[in-house]
Amino acid sequence: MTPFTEKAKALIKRIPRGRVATYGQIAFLAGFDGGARQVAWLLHSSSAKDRLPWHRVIGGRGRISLPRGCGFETQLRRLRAEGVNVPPSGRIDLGRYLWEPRFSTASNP
DNA sequence: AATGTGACGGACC
DNA sequence: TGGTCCGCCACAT
Repeated sequence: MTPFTEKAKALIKRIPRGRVATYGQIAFLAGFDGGARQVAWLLHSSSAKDRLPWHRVIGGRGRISLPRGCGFETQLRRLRAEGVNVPPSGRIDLGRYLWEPRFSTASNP
């Protein structure tokens, strides 16, 4: 477990219901700009017991990155269940659903 | 040590 | 809007 991994997981857990974050965004917030692929790797290799809201993490173009038949449907269902509008094109409106983390002294030690 | 592989992302056309 | 190409970086072989 690297510090980056810990931070990234903590961040992902903070994504509110009905909002989404991108791999690159998580990497950036975790202090590793450009580490989008590592975020993807950690999600892919993390176990279910981590309880991460992985379905709220999408690609920087607002699209679900999972291949059809390999989790895509599950992620789509869960996002829609939270009120996220996913149009037929698959492009989620980031301007509307992208998570904007609030840094407060209370939640940001 | 060298090489292949992604749940990525930016640049281009 | 959508499709390629390419740089990226930790991991697995």
